[in-house]
Amino acid sequence: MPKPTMKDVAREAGVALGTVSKVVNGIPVGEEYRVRVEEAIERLNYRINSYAKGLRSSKTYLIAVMVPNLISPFFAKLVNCINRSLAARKYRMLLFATDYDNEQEQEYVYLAEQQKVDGIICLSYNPNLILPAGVPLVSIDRYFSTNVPCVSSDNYGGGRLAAEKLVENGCRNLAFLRIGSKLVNEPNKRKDGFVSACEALGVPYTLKIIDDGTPYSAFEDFLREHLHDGKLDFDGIFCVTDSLAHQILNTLRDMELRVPEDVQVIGFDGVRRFGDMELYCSTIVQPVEDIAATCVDMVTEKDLDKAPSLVCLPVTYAQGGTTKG
Amino acid sequence: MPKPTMKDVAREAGVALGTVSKVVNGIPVGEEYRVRVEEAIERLNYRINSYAKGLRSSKTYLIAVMVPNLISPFFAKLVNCINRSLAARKYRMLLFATDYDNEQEQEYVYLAEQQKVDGIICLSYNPNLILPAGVPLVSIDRYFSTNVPCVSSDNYGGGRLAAEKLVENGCRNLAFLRIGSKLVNEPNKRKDGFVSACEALGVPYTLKIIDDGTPYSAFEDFLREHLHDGKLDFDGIFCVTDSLAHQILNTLRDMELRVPEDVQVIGFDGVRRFGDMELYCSTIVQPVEDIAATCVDMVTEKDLDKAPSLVCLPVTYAQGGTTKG
DNA sequence: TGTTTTTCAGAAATCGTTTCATGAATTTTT
DNA sequence: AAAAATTCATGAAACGATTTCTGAAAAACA
Repeated sequence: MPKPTMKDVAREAGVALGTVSKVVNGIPVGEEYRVRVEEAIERLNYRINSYAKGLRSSKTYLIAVMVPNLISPFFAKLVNCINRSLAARKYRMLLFATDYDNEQEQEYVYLAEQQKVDGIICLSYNPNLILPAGVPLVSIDRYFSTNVPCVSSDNYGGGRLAAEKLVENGCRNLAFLRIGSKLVNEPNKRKDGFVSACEALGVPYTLKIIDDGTPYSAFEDFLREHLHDGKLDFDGIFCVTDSLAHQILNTLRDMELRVPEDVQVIGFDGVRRFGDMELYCSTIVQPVEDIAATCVDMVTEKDLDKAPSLVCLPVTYAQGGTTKG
Repeated sequence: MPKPTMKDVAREAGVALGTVSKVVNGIPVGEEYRVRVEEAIERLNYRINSYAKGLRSSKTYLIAVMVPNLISPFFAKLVNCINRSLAARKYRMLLFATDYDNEQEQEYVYLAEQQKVDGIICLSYNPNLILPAGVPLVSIDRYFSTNVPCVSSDNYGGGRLAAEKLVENGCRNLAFLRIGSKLVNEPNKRKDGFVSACEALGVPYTLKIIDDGTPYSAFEDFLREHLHDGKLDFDGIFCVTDSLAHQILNTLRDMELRVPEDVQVIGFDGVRRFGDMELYCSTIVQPVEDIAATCVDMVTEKDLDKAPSLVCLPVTYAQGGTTKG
């Protein structure tokens, strides 16, 4: 027996097609008609066909979400929050993990277009991404142009905050570590904020920024260069992500340096893996829920043209075991 | 200017509608016609409308994936791998995070049905889930019935392996810890395997299994009960997940017990957060890629009826810093 | 060259909805 | 009580593709 259609429901209920459509879509209809249709739907176990619906009315309640992967805790949490915000508005999520593959990512944009999604939320590092023509797009952490809204946390402020906290806790010589020298995106401003705070406070600092392809050992080498008689030149290190911070902490342990006594470390992201039990590395916490909610608000809103071209959401400091305060 | 349709392409190319359809779907057509259509598509920047296509031919190349959340590293990695396997077969993924909410999860099944997905991959703990009528479904870690294929890792074998490894490393009194006493799913067999190995080896063991709602502190209490003169009754602990293992490790540290000298700990899952740098807790590693690939293979295959009702994939032991070997 | 196949583009029907024009039934107005 | 206005279910047309059928042109055969 084939799946029942609206026509079947109409026949079963003894009403016209249009009436069934109205009931299904919550458009007011005479009481007795409504009841009859509802009963018929129940009896036939009818379920609307989204493809027919999507074809006729162009609203699909589908949003495409594109992120590099779900392995990174930050991306995973972000997608999790986006999903929750979308569900609250009755939207569904088409998820694409790009694996940092620009070509595939571009393909996904086309796919999203032909899938007739109502909007795209995209976290992309692709400098040459061709944006879709008729689909509203909100970007995370990456500024495209003035008419493409970008949502990110206050990376500049976060960089400042990290430097300020380190100095506040007694550090007098700071280092900033980052992978990915060529990326042009919002998280880059973490460095700018860090530098600006160091200069305002008159504290010396060193930047070590390596290319994407470079192996992690470049940081080890860097640290060893600055190690004299078992003492590191720096007493405070700001790592651009928690992930990097964790690796650095391992390296510092291997170098037999005590954290936070000899050197204090701050990371960035603040996504905890196993609940708060594991509050280990001090970090600048990104407001992931707010970022997700803001993206969803914007992308599902009618007039995206009037949206701001950049929204920066406030970050907070979370003390872990790697700083004195 | 509205989006171009196949009709527009046909007019532009000076051919009939059906011809365009054939070219788009790779059905052989006269050389010169094909070229003209391809050029017209390029010129108009035409993109096929999946909703019209999905309506007419019922294949949609959409698979719904349902997991509790993306916060848990295991789920996140699983979805990541599923996404990759799907992409390789030109399928798209509709993702639903259920948050362990049975009602919402049921709603998602209905949504998936009406979204006309070609299949569903589902990791559910809902004992009363009503399965969709006409949509193939593959379950992960949860056996529904003989005609619903279930894919999981070899949980029983993993439980055995954990016990065997602990004993091999000198443990003579083991404990098994788990949250979620009432769940009936494949991961429960971790306990069975553990028990069976203990008995085969003639090693005494204790099980501590607490309810879902119970606070974590129940485990702390349990451990303290078994602490006499700074010495724990157990010298080997098998935790049902890495997540639990990490919490237990924190507790053991608070109790001033040394790991692995005083007590050895093994977890389960083996999904690493920051690459292999953080290989901290010894664990039984689930073959996440294989689980994902198997699910995708099955759900996209034509005759799901002939599929096995249970597929168990082999696990491996990964030594971390919490065991002696 | 005349007849039979074969090939392949074009026309038309169809998928399951939404929406709009239509007109019957009801209510309001005078 | 008759005319005008309002309400609201009805049913056809449209959305943009696929697919079957049709028939003209080309190829094969005698």
